[in-house]
Amino acid sequence: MLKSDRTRQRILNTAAQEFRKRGYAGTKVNDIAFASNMRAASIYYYFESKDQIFEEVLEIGLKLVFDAVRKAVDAVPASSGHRARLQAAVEAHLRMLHEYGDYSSANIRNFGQTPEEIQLRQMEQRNAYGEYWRDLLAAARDAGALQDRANLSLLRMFLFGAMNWTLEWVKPGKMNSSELARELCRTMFDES
Amino acid sequence: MLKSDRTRQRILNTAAQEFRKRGYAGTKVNDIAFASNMRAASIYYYFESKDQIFEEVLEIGLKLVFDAVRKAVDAVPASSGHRARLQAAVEAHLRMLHEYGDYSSANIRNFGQTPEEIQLRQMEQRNAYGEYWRDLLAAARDAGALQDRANLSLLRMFLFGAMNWTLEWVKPGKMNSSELARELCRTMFDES
DNA sequence: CCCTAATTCTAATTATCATTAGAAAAATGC
DNA sequence: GCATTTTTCTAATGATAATTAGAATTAGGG
Repeated sequence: MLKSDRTRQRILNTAAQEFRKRGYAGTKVNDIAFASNMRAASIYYYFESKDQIFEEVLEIGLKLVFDAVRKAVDAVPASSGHRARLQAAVEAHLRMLHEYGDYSSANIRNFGQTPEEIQLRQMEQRNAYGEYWRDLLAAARDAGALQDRANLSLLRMFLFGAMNWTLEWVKPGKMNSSELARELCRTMFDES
Repeated sequence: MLKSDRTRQRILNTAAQEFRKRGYAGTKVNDIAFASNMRAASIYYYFESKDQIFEEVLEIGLKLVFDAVRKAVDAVPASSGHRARLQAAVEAHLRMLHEYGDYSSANIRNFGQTPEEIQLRQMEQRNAYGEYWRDLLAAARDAGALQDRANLSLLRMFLFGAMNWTLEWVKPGKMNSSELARELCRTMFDES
């Protein structure tokens, strides 16, 4: 029962890579197959359709990040304060974004071009992640760790943009997520 | 000689819309045609290929923004200082991004999934735009308008990310570019 | 109105693609 | 080794797409 799971995972990995590089419609089942060392028909032993693969890649792309961020935040000692929690969250988000760059990028790049039906199913997770950050930032502000700002949700959107955009310019392997996180937090959170 | 130009423009507009919504490979010449009130074959009276349309859309998407930003910066009175120049640039970038959202978004969303040949031709403009901002920021820092930062090019990338990401969350028509620009500049440039 | 050039259309053509059917071949347990 | 299950393959099938050829239509100037 293990070989099968590993093959399935291998297909997902190469699929994520292809979706990142070529987009939803530009990725051919045949490409995924050959990059996974098999023929197109064999893919259908593991997945019902190209859409199913795509949706699973999207899902993984978000879940990996969300889980890691939650875990990183929970690992910050309570004594460290909200500013440290924020920075841990940013660091984890960035780290996962690049450690699983094909999944995250497949998600971020293609979400807006996904068939609506799939988009709707993904929305639940997306919103949950957004709310997680909203709460994180609100808690920080309420604790005085952020200078009072007119609009916290703007800050959150700017932050998402800055973080997600790193996928488009940071060279693969050149990622130093903690340094990047430190600098980004300094830019966006400190007005001392 | 005018009808023809207007039709060509109409095709480009609908093409930008389709490319934004469905991506490079997901956009069918037939879709562009019907959304432009014609049959697919007629498109080829105006363009040599789907690729040519796509490339032109990308080009327009960048040029509109670049030109507007340059113009906006040039219009800032010299007496206003570098901080005002920066904010004018941000405001113009955001304004064009949303005023011509289909073109900008087609560019930003699909660039990473564009055939390499096209990507390479676009790189020249892209790099020029990047350098324009690099100079703008460097001048501001040298003039003391930005607190000395470890890394100006990080700041620039964070800024691009925050600005470009607005295309993914600002509701169409709900854009208030000057307010958004003010808030973004406050977040990223002020450490007073 | 007529001639010419500009514009758009219908009908191929040729390729590519997702998916299925069903046969081969590997692996597993006995 | 053999029987069974799992995995992969070859070979269709049926759709859909980009592009072309060439005919039909439209528009403007005389």
